[in-house]
Amino acid sequence: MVKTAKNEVLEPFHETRHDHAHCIGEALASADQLCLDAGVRLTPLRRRVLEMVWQSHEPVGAYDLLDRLRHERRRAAPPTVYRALDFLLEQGLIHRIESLNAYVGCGEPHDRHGGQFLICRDCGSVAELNDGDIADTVVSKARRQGFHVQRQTIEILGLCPNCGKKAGAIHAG
Amino acid sequence: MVKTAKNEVLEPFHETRHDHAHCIGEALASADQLCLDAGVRLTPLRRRVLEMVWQSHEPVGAYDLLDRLRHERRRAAPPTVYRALDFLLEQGLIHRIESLNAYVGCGEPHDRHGGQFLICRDCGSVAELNDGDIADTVVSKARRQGFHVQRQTIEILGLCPNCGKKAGAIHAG
DNA sequence: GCAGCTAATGATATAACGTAACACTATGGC
DNA sequence: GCCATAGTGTTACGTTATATCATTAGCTGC
Repeated sequence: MVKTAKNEVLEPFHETRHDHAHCIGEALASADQLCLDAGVRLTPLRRRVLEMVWQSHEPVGAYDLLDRLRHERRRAAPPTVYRALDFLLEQGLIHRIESLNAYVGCGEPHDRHGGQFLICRDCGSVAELNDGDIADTVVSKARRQGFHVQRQTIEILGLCPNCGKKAGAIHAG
Repeated sequence: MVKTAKNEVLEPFHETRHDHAHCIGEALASADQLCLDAGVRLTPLRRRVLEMVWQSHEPVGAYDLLDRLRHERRRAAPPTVYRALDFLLEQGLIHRIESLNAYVGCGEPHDRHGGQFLICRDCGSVAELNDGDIADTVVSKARRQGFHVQRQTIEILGLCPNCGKKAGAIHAG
């Protein structure tokens, strides 16, 4: 991840630099409110893990989180992280990327949704698509097979706008 | 898996009993031809692993395959299975179900496609959807975000026709 | 046939990911 | 303060996957 002096971050799916601290702040504030409404406890540990997941728009592995967590909480062990992740998943605050065994913050935790992810093969960043047409098409086509959809996992691998341009430039050059 | 005297198998997505030996036979014949055309070697080991994957329409884990393989090949180890699986994946003869860490035979190995899977939460069986409309919608929606799609992984969890009926009956009863 | 090359497999070890089970601590209601 | 429950600590283990080097099989040209 490329950082500037002001903690701005180059994020492919944001097309331009953006103040990533703002993403983190929003996500945490949103999480505070959501948990308050739901009557569940976003404890310091859980909140810290959520913050760590949000450190970038790239999916992060559970053991990466564990390593970072140990810097500030020596007693952390795998269950420490996995329990926090399970909680965050249940509350819809993060998503799990199945094809990467990794986790990303959810940009729209207010409406529950299965995941639709665009994953850049080059830079590793991930953006949520959350397109209703796709979800509806899936449900409708599945129903034709007599199948009742409960959850959709859609993970699209390819090149994000920035990396696509780079690849194009290489081709052109 | 429920088997009858004639090796017929009850498969939800096939709605009725079907002669599963026929599925296996077709898959293997198809694989032989495909590998011949591609100029790659479907060795006895690889062919046997493919056959084992096709033993049912349920996804099977690598270590399950390993256990079975050891009955007839004592020296089998994890790499034995994983290398065979990698080969079969490359040739498009099987798919990996990311959300289950498991593998299923590909019903249409002739045309390369990302996976679209209907996974029954109840009985564990899997069917391929391979719907062009879904794939096209995904590509088109992704493109609007400036994203270039290379591979799609779509895994739909829910109830297959048979298990859906059962669940309905319970509700009704 | 066999020398020499490459693909495939054997064999060992270890990495990466995830969970079970039980003990202890914190929080909130009475 | 007492209790019940939720949350975290702690240890151990299970599952999934890969790295590495040694050996064997199959193919090519002679």
